[in-house]
Amino acid sequence: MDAQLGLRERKKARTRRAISEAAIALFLERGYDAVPVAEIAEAAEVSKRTLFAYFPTKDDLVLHRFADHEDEAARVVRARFAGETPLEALHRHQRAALERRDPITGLCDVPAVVAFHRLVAETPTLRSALLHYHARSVDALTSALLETTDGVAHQELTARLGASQVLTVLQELANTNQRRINEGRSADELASLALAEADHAFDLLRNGLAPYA
Amino acid sequence: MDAQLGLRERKKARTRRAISEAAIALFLERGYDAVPVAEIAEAAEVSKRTLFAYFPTKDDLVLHRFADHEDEAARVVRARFAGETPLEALHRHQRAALERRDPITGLCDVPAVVAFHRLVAETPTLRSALLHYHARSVDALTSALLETTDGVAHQELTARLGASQVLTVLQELANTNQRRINEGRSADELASLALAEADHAFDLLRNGLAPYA
DNA sequence: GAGCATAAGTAGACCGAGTGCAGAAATCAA
DNA sequence: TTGATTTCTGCACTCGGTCTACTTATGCTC
Repeated sequence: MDAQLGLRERKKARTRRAISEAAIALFLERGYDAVPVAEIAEAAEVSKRTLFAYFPTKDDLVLHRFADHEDEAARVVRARFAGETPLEALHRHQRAALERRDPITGLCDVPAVVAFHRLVAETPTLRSALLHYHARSVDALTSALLETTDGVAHQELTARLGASQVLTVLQELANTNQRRINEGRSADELASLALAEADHAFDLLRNGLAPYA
Repeated sequence: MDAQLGLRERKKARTRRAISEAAIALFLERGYDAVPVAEIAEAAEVSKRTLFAYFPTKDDLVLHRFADHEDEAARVVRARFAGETPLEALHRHQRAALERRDPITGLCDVPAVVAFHRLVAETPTLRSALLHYHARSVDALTSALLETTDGVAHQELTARLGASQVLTVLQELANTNQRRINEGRSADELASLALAEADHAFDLLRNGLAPYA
């Protein structure tokens, strides 16, 4: 697939990777705030100006990895089986992600992934920049949900609320898993708990917040 | 109440207000990004260093106004009537806030409030900084909810999920109201719609996301 | 009310993120 | 090879935010 692209495109891709990897290596080593972008540029052998041509902000040097998942939930809803409800599809997808220890679920103890997640979790700047991606996911899922209903009362509001709630829940589940992994537990030993929690969370979404109602 | 405080305290309060008001006036006039903090300091007749002694970041010059509401939901739950569930209390409180056109509901057409909200809504920096307050609210509400249950399965997770969902919903309701106000509608003409939407949203929280389940 | 400890404020240099610009270097198409 | 076009670079600049050393104001005590 690389061979299809011109030299220019291949070089760009290589430069981009070089910058990102230099950045993350340095961040993991010394902490996000302790590494100036100038040093990253130097390590990647580009000018600071070029670095910012590839990544609009320092945050993005780390967070661009989350960009791929931005519309994942929306895609899941759109690609659901016939007769399957949006929540069922999202639930199924989340269970499958947990089973395969997908990093996005937080249930992944591969050292590189753990270190990366810890970097994000421990850096306030990154944590709050991540919320930006969350907001975009909500927008995407909102439109996917809108396509599934028709003639429901308060349709747009309902879609937005549903989208926010689902994504908030997925986020919290991931946080919970990650926290436990950070405490040193293994993904395998946590798996059944994580699955039970996911089931519980989707049950709350489906049937309401019974414990507080 | 002012007289109770020493001169020093009164002066501090006055300086704080002077800075905040200078900032917001300038922001409303020219836009958040177009006004450097140095200019605000000058307008408030303090040094830049002093400005940052009162407000830790430029964001806070605007957003400190939201700080009071940070634990509002948690307080409502703790102060609920005997026999009232947390969701009932929050619902009642939200309805009351709408009735009194509380700015926090977004259903408020007082020009100064509208302008202020528009400033926040139109400034990406402020919007994302606001999420920080949201996260703190979630923490506060989570502990309030934890106090209300005992022996529920996945208790902590449930509390966190409930808190996130409730606050997300309140946020979206406010956004919706504010958007309509920004389009020029009056609070009074929107009130019954806003109340119906609030009822609908709390119904979803109580009974689950029926349209997508 | 004089004097002193302490809190608050100031000026100015400094750091790092991010931008604007004008020109150099590389790539592509012919 | 040439010429158009993209990409990269160096450098100066702005702005948010911090550091240091110093001055000024407040409040308390005798």
